[in-house]
Amino acid sequence: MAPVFPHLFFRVTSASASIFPISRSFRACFAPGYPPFFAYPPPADAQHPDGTQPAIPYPLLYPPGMIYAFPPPVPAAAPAAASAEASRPKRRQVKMACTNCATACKRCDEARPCERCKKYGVADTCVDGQRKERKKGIKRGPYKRKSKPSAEDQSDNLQTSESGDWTQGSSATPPSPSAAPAPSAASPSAPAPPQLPPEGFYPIYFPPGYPMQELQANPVGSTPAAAPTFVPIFIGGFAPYGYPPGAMFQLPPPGTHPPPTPAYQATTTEAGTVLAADKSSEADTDASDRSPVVRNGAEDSTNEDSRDKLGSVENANDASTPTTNSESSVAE
DNA sequence: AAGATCGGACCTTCAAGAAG
DNA sequence: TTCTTGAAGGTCCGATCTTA
Repeated sequence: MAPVFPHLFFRVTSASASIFPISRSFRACFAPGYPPFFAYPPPADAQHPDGTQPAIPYPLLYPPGMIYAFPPPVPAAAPAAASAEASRPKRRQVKMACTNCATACKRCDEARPCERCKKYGVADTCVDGQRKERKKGIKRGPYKRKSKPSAEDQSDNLQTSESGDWTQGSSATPPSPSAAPAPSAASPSAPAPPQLPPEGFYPIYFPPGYPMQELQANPVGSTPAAAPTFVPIFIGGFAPYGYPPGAMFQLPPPGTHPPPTPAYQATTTEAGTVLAADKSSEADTDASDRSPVVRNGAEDSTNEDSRDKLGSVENANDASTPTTNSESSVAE
């Protein structure tokens, strides 16, 4: 059974266009003024099944373009300080930094040799350090049990917005990619409680004003028996993680989706740095446009590497090991 | 100006303790 | 047995120092 996908809007960057040549006629398919499709970013690298792939913009082969990480809804009226605090991206760490990076107190990545070591020509000494064993038998005092979070607390990130908030598809029983789209338990009068996607699945959020009803009635790739109510969208894996079996992407019917209000902001989780989303209606953008949209671990690393030199890597390893390779020898 | 160093904020992990 | 807490141990940001 084919998984259900919404109409997707792809943003084509010059970078992606250079990789995947895009014909003029194809570009014309992009809904003018419509924002690119954003997908909720994959979980932390360390938590992801493959455990190694950074959360980068996802290149698509069909059609060529990029899917960008997309922000969960932002609380409407948060105090400035609080919102600033909330919008601050959580720092993501690798499970274990290599000895070189650990010594230099610099960002590492999961790969071995890590990018930083490769960049500075010490790939041969890029190894995991030894983790100390946690002490056992430490007595702990009586802990204070916190009160359970309320239901509304738990639904912070999820659906329900009737005026201008981002909306996420949800259902009482999120479908798997191979399962038929189950009719949502939600109804206008009694919306179903928001649900987190199942393990390995990522929810899709829709921009304000997105024609949900239309989407429900005409889900791309859905079965003929698609329910008239909104079909929750959970995607199990994005490139480079791999598409769900039978996944298909399709542009919306021309003229059926008026552009939503442009005033939105894109944040990403994690790596996610809060950034102004591309408000431009142009389908084609340059590379500088791309970098601010998603700031992930890989990009972080790259940026950092550009301004940091390798720390005392020599000291962290065999002092006799020559480490004078020039940076130019490292492929960027 | 650019690279190196490192203090300390931030994050993850997991054993202890509490609750069901 | 499962859940929750909270501290140990770790990563790495960013300010400061050093060097070319």
